[in-house]
Amino acid sequence: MSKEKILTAAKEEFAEFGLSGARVSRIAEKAGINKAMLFYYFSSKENLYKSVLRQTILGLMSQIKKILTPDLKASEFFEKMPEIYINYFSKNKDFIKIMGRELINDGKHYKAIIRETLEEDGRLTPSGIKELINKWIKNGEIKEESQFNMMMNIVSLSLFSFIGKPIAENILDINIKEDEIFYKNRIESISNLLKRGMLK
Amino acid sequence: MSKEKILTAAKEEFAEFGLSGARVSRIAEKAGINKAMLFYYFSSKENLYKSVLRQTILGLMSQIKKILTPDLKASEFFEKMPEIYINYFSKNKDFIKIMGRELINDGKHYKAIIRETLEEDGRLTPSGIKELINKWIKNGEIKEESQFNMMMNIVSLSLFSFIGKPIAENILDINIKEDEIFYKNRIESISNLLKRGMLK
Amino acid sequence: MSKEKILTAAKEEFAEFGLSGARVSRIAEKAGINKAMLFYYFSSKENLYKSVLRQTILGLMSQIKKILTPDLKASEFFEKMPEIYINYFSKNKDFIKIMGRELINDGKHYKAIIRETLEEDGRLTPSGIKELINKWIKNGEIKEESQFNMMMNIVSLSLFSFIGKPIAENILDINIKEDEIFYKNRIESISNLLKRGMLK
Amino acid sequence: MSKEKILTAAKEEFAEFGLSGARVSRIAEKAGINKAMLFYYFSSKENLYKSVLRQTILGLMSQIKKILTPDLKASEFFEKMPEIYINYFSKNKDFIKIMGRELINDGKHYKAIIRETLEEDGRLTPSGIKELINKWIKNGEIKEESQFNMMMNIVSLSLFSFIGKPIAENILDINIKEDEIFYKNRIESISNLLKRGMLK
DNA sequence: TATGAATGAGAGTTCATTCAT
DNA sequence: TATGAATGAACTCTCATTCAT
Repeated sequence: MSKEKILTAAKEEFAEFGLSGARVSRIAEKAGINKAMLFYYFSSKENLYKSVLRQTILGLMSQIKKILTPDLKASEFFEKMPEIYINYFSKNKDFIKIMGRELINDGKHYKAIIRETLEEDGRLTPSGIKELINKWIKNGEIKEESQFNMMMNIVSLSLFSFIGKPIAENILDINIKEDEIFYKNRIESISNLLKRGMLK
Repeated sequence: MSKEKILTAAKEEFAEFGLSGARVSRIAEKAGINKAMLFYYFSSKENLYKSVLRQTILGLMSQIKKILTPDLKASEFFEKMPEIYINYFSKNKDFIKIMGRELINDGKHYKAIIRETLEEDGRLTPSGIKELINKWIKNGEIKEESQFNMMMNIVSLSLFSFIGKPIAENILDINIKEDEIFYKNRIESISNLLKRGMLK
Repeated sequence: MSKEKILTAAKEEFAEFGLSGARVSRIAEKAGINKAMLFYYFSSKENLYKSVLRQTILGLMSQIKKILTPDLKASEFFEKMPEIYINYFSKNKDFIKIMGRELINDGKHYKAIIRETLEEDGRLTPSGIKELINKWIKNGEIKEESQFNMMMNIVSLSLFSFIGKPIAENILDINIKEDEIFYKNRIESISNLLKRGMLK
Repeated sequence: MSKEKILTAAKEEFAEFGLSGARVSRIAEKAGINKAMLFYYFSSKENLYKSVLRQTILGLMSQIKKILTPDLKASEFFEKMPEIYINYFSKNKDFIKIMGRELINDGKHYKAIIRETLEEDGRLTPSGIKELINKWIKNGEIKEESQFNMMMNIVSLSLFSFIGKPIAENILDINIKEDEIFYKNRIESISNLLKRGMLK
């Protein structure tokens, strides 16, 4: 109960301010609990951060897993990946901010959590994806020959839609509203690019 | 002299730790100067951050301007943008970390600086780019019909190569070394994707 | 049952860390009980400390009483006091640490407990000792003419064997192992000193 | 200046409350400085404690060195040691409290400091003392045959005069005022005991 | 320009103690 | 008796910033 409230408040706080910018007292206040409880449950600010990050990562993974079926076709993959990512993130902005900051910090905690979680839960990674991509490459379904580059392209386009907007706006000297239509357009643009650019 | 040293040290520090994580004393130490001097020159930590960010932004802009010639063709654009971006950023990692953090913070300072700088220097934006893209669209050189989405795609793919690596690695359960070859492959993969996906 | 376990654990803890250094949670853990129980039984940390101290003092007193018989001779006294003290303390190190700390704190709690205990139990002090010493002085059995100084000498030599070792070691730049032989030698040295120095 | 004031205040505080009981804020207040200055100069409470302890130890050593001359006779030694110790400590009560607590804590910090200081300053120990005692033993000046036990006896009697008083008082059920006469008597009693007990 | 000393506000964390059950 | 959750006050320590020189 209290633990949940702390996690929720912490997610908000870490998203907005990052690990070092976050304030334990602010988290406690948001959660409506005594500051000491936070340490009672999580023993340190950093540990709380890790717990939040763990949730975030598991959320990300579960999104990816959702679309993976053994007979998935490349064309579907290029349609569904951006759609799922962008829809999910547009509703979970904290999520992407936390991940973003984490990645910029060289993913130190991210990697640690992945390691820990693997030890506990066995497979966290959607192991199927690797084989799927390899199949598509061998099948001749797609042009891109490196599974890594392919994955980078997909992920980049999806996640960066939530971060890179100000840069594109500035370059073009325009202002784009971030609404339903914006996301719909991004999804379409990305999946077109992926399909046209990587399908054979 | 001292001012330069401070800026250099600050760039490193802000890149590694972000605005709130950065330590004024560490910057002073790195710069080999007394902490008080830092305030003498920059009056506050935040102001120092803005100075660093201004340099960073100007650096980014200058990279973009480099390739813009009035008769640039779309195909060249799709080749040169990723190349210039990735080559530049691979040599200026601090750069991208600072921009990344800034963007996650909703680009608050970024926008402020753009505004200020516009007032001082007139055009900061490479105004030509807008017209170029519109020309390509009208010419029928490219498929993508939104200049904004096009720009987002390009920027996403380029910048995210430096941030998103851990995610792709984790999804595929592999480990990629970040070296010359890595960058070469990324450039190639991206420009292929852009050309195949957006050229007619 | 639980009460006993708490007292035992507390003795250890207070011996090692002192009143202010001791941690209630550590005591509870050592005792294998819930922290709240500790307050249920002892109502406060300080009160628990006093309980431990009371045990300690009673232990000390009972040691002294052991050797007191009305016809005890001074020479026996000088032999038995160091022996009993040192043997007892070597097996109850916590004991001496607690007393030592207490004495350094000007014996605040010590005195309070003595007072309280006197009120409850009547005589705590081995009242005989005073008369014995006076008898020896009058008899001409011993040289020392002040019962207080005599007692101080005995107690000092006995207790300090457990505390002052590092100082003597450092002054002489040697290292002495604290084992059976060590204690045997201390007892012998002390009782020789006392007998030679105070017997007529 | 401030550093000196902090050290003085800290000595008082550590003497009264011990390392764990001491309060940094109280030290700062006593010293009339800002709490942060304490960390500016000493970086941590523990480090401040070590600095105080170092002073204390050096003070102790210097007292011992004072009486050591190559032609010192055992009888003089037994007279001067208690005199110097007791006179010094009666004027420096903080001193003995700090040392006392430290010794009860197994001399952890004490030993560390001795080690460090030896590395820096070469000889800290009054090296002569060892040889002196051995000479007296060989000469047949004294009865006690172990230099260690001899030293223990001397140190015990001297230092414990400031700690053990409540115990002796309680055993004898008397109250002794701690004044000039008290100290004079202790010195006399101790040196008589030592001379009678250890000289041949 | 340059420095070492100083400061106040607040950071994360700990701890004895109490509450509800 | 027993527990896990909760609390408030206090603690050590840090940090951006300023002052005196």
